[in-house]
Amino acid sequence: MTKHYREKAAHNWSEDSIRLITTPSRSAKSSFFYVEEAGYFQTKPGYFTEREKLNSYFIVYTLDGKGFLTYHGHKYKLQKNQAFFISCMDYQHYETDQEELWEFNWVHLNGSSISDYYHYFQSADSPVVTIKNSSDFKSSFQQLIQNHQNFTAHSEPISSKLLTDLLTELLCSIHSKFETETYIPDTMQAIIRYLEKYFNTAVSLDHLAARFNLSKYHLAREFKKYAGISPHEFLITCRITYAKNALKYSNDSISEIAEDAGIPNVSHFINLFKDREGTTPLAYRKKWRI
DNA sequence: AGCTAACAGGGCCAATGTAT
DNA sequence: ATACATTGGCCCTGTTAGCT
Repeated sequence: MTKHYREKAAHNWSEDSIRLITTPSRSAKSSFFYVEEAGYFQTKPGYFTEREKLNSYFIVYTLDGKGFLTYHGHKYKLQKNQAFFISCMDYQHYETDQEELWEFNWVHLNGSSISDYYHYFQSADSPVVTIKNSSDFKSSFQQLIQNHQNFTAHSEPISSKLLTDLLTELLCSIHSKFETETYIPDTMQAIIRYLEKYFNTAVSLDHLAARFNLSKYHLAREFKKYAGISPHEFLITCRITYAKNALKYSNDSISEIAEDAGIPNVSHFINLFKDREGTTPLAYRKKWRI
C-alpha cells in the first residue's frame, strides 16, 4: 500500500467556527460509524483545501454562501442546502467563492460498512446532491457536533446513529438521471399487486403485457425503473417469501411448498432457494425451529 | 422416504441499442 | 411513449446419484 497523504490548505475561517478532533474507541471503530473530525466553518476569502490519499470519508453541507468542489476531474458548484459525499483517497479540492463566502458543516467519518454506503451513493452521476429533507439534515449535523462537545457514556452509539441519518439522507437525496419521484404510477402499482397475488401461477412477461395492455418491452422497462428489479425477479422474490413462510409455519413437505409457491420442479426450487437465501429449504426450516 | 447436489440442454427473458 | 432485433445469461426441466 503506497500511502502519501498530502494536504494543502489556507485556513481562513472566522472566530466562531468549530473544529473538533475525536478519538473513537476500538469498539466504535470496529462496529460503528464514527467521527474522525467534524466542524462548522464560516470561511473568509481565499479559503481552500486540497488533499488526497487520506483514508477517510468526507461530508460537507452548505449552509450559506457558495463553494466549489473539484473531484474526479469535474468541478461542481455548491449552493445553499447542497451537500457532497466523497472519499478522501481520491484527489479533491474545495474552496469558497470570493464574493459569497462559503458557510458549511463538515465531517470526516469512517466505519466498517461505509464503503458500501459510498458505493451506493456513487450510483448517482454527481458527488453533489441537493438535500431533500434539509431541516432534519441540518439538525443531525448540529446534534453531531454537540454530541462531541459533551462526552457521555453513549456518545459513540449516538454519533453512529446521527452519521447513519446523514448518510441515509444523502442516499435518499440522489435523483437518478431519469428524474424519479418516489411516486409510483398506478399501473405499476397494479402490476406489483397482481404479481403479489398471482405469484403461484405461471405468469409471464407476455401474460402481464396482455393483461395490462402494455408493450412488454415498455412494461419491463417501467417496472424496473420504479420497482428497482425486473418483473421476473420480483416474481421470484414473492415465491421465495411464500416458501419461507410455509417452511416456518406449516408442516408441508418441501415438494408441496415448491408446488404451492409456483415452482413445481422441486430440484429447481431447492437450487433457486439456496441461491437466494444461502441455505436449502430444509436447513431454513430447521434453523427457525430450534 | 424425503431431501439435496450436480449437470447438461433447451428455451425464454432481460438488457440494450435503435427507430419512429 | 412504443416497437423491433439481437444476444448473452439464467431460468427451468429432467435425470441421476448421494445424503439424512
